Amino acid sequence: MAKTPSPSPSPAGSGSSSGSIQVIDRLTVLLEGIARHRDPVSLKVLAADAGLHPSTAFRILAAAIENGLVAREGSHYRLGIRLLQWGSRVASHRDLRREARPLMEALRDKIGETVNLTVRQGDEVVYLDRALPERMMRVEQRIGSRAPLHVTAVGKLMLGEGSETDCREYARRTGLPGYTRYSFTDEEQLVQHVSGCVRAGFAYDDEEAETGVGCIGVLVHDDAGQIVAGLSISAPIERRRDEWIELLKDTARALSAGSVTR
Amino acid sequence: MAKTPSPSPSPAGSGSSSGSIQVIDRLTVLLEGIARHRDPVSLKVLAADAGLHPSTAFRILAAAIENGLVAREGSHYRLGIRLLQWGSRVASHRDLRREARPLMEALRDKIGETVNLTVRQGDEVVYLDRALPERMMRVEQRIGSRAPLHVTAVGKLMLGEGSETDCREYARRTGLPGYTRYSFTDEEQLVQHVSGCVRAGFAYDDEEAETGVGCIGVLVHDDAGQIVAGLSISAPIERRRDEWIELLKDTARALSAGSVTR
DNA sequence: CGCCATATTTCGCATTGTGAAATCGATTGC
DNA sequence: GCAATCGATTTCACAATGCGAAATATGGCG
Repeated sequence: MAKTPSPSPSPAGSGSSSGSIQVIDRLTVLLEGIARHRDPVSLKVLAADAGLHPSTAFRILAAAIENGLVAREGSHYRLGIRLLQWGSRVASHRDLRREARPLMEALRDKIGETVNLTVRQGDEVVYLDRALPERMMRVEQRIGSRAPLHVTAVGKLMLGEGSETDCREYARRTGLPGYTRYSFTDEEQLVQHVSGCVRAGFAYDDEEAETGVGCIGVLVHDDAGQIVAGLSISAPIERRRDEWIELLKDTARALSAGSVTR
Repeated sequence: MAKTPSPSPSPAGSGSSSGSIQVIDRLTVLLEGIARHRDPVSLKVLAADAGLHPSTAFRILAAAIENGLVAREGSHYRLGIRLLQWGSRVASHRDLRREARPLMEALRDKIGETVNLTVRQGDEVVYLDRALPERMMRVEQRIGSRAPLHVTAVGKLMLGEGSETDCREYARRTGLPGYTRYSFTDEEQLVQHVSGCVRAGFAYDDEEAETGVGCIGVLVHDDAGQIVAGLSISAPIERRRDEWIELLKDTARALSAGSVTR
């Protein structure tokens, strides 16, 4: 080992993420690469995307296939069915989703718009589940996808429930990137706005994440008062109604009540 | 290399699957181990389950955590949120699920029982999606879970649509394990029964997978006549009604009609 | 306060995964 | 129909990578 006079070939180009086991990092990058594309992807593209030698990518994918993490269609790769199983087993929040589902569907049927269930994960909200209405135009988030706190209704409430310092730190840390011309990008304004939302007990998202989309969000607490999740309605902004606020609050209350403390 | 007087430590206990990359196999076994348990699991248990040395399991889990595949709660491990994302992105069948969802919900509302969407995967059916009724007692399959073909209504139809030889080979290959006292365990009887199901255009499952549970299953075909999926109703056996057969067939037809060929 | 049971870290070793290059196979153009 | 081309697989020699025994931290309990 003392040898290695060779110009340490390891770091490669991409730099990529710091992980402790090379193969697992690479596997993750590959899976991520497959997930990014809508349709099955060729080896060539995957290898290039991941910054790997084709033969290396091939070997790793072959191993992934044997384990059901990846499947192939001809010579194109797609995510394997085993991920479906694991995805539905992600244990945390499992009971939450179970509890929430019927309530969300009931609300959706009442108002005819998309209802989302989210949780905080670092500086983002993650979409845990949703109930979609059957109409041509609707707002649809992919389960598992993420969005920054400051451009979502629920996220702003989560920011507001922490201390003002936390909120300011979030602002510094992320630089408050703007997504539309309505996004908050100024720390002072955000802090102000956010505390108003908390006082009101709900938050709007006025086209802050995507132009044309308006949301209403509320928080779900457990018995101890801790934030458990967020519940929101997303709709084309011109269809949004203030009557929904109370319905949404009711749903959140029902969910809070029934929630297992865990 | 000539050394290693130790009794070739590689194959470990579990035997498990033969894969091409050791770490990936092990990672899979570990994830599977976490998924099997309802609650977060300790390192000790995981390592033992997977037949790995604790330090090895620890290292692999640490790498998995860095990549978001696993999360920890104290010193217990659970599946990471990234799996949620991937799970919802499993591309194959995505359009199918999307198409099927509203039809399944409509059927569920009409009959008040669980409606399942399944696809074949080797010698098993995999539960892709389901619509659950809101009642105390209901049948519930986890999304992504699997069951052998010969103990499910849809599975028997899938067996029947192949050649008789295929069915017999399946019987030999699997040995037709029995799950309840009603399961088919005899090759001859199965072949017989299965072809009857196909002729009828639907199949019952009379407590063959689980005592007390009865199902009705039909197949969904595409324009080319290929099997795309299976649709079934699962209910406590004494609540099952034959009127559902036509409703189920209607739903399958609607799904077949609307289905994108690929 | 000290004991036991887990979790985590260290470290030398050889097994494992690596990637360049060679082969295979299918498609395209001539 | 044949060569040329491009991508997917396989081979192979090498050393970097991941391995696991043992040592060390941590922490829960009597």
